[in-house]
Amino acid sequence: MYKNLLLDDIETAIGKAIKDKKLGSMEEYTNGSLTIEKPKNPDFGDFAVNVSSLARQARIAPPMIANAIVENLKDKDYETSVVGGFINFKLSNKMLADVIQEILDKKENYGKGENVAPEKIILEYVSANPTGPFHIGHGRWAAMGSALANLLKFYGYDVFQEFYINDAGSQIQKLGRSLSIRVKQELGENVDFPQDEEERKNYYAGEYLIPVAKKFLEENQPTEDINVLSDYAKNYMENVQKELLEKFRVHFDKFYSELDLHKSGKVDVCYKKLQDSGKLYEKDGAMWFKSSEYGDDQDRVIKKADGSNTYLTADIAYHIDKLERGFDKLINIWGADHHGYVPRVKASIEALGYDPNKLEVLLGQLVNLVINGEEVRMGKRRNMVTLEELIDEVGIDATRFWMCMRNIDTTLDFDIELAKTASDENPVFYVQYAHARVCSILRNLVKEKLNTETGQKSPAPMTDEEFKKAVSTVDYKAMEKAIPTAKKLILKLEEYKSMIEASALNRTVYTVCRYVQELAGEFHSFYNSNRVITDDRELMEARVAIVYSIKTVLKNALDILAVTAPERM
RNA sequence: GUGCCUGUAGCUCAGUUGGAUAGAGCGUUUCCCUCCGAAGGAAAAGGUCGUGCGUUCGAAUCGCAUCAGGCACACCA
Repeated sequence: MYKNLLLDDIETAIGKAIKDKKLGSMEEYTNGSLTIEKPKNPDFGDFAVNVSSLARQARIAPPMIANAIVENLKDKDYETSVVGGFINFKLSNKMLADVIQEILDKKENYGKGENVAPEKIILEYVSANPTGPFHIGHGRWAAMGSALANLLKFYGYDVFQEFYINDAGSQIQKLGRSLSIRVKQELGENVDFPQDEEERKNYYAGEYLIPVAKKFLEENQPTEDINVLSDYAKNYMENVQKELLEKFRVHFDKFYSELDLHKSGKVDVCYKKLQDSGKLYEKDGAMWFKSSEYGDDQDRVIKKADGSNTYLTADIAYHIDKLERGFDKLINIWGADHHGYVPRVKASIEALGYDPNKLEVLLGQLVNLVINGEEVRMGKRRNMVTLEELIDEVGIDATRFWMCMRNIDTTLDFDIELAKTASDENPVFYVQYAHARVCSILRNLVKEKLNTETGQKSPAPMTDEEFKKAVSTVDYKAMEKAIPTAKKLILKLEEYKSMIEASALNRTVYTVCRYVQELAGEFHSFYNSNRVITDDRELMEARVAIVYSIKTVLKNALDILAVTAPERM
């Protein structure tokens, strides 16, 4: 990408300038201390670098530094100008045409990272209890997680997606007890959940277990055995969750059961390792882990006084297991309510001799549901909108896009009414419309035209062969004609590469959403003031190549978000 | 009380890691279809970057303090 090319040129020029003693008292330059940016005012140029930060070392004025560097730029294909401490770059038409040629060549691979270190990443997200349907918050992790996985894969990493099923522990018993009540109700018994609020907390009183009870009785004899009931409910809910994830275009490579982890003995092994590390001690009849030695605010219980393990113990074992499976990076998406949990897991990783920096936890703020501009409290009891209800209401595309379009550390306001509207208030439709519009142009291009008034037919502007040629080989001379009106558009297409890189490295999915909106905006603007299909043959060919490139990039980006790119709407 | 996140235009949010005149979208106002999809475009108005100190050539960005909102502080999972 041109950012890197320019930076390389600048850095070698600085090296030369230092050698020639043109940079005052500056003796060495550390690569990476300058960044290429886009000027706020496009009149300055297409790219710029600010060298003012070198003034302290060089002890000369920024403009002198800039000029000294520019003098050492050689064999360049672009124009430069110096304003204050800025060096501005203006790309040549050839460089711009090269962008289009590159897209036509690489197609769906355009924007992939180059020379990416082949990291093996395990991405864990959603990881819900199998005790009920997903709520709207799970939808955010599902959409962001799967989009992030797509993004990291596209960039060039080896990504493994995993869902940790919290199917062990007391909440499963609670689920079984709750199903037991629903089953009895189905059998006509006059029973109900406790009215007392404290006692009620030992049950899942939601109505979603009613159909489960019905199904259970269709397939089984009535039973009082809580273990049988909890197993049944657990499997049922797991299947419900898995089906919904598939429907939502979220594909896990593995569902990792906490119960299996216990059964495998890995938790016990892990406990022993912790003991061997000398970081456990006994207090009040329980075994504690000295996590405070590794930056946690206090020590944590690993084995309770009753001899059972805590949730943390299993989770430590789980993370160690991930490391032992050979992953270089462990990325977890957790709700912000788990933020206090990060230091203790990192502490355990370090205590057991692994690099805690391999664990990267992305903490996500929660989702606010907004209906008609009013915030709807996601109360524990009523009004809990499930993810499935939301998807059915607003559609998969809109749900996915809205869940991904905000930075993970701001709480997301999900406005159902807005997400449903098919108008310019809704960014999803805005972007999809751009894609459909491009497709429409390309369709008209190779179709004979019918004049609705006279009934006369005129031949298609391009034959299929001509079209194929136009979207495979850029005619550089023709492109000269198209560039003056399409420059911003081409620069935006070029930006795709650096956007992908930045998004992948920063693990930010929302930047992809932003990009796609910006590109759609540039296209709509271009469309309104320029015609693609014209009598000027050369201009048409060049514009077809550009418009086709837009379609390609839009599609690529939407694929990452797993949002469809419709040809018609 | 302690820790984490957030505070930027009427609303929802960006701000390329400290740089040029702080930017988008929605909403408001005014324009643009004889012509490839008007589900679109062009333009205008709209700002004490929560507040106050500090760091330096330079701060929305870094530090301290402070105010406001959210979340978390289990031998639950």
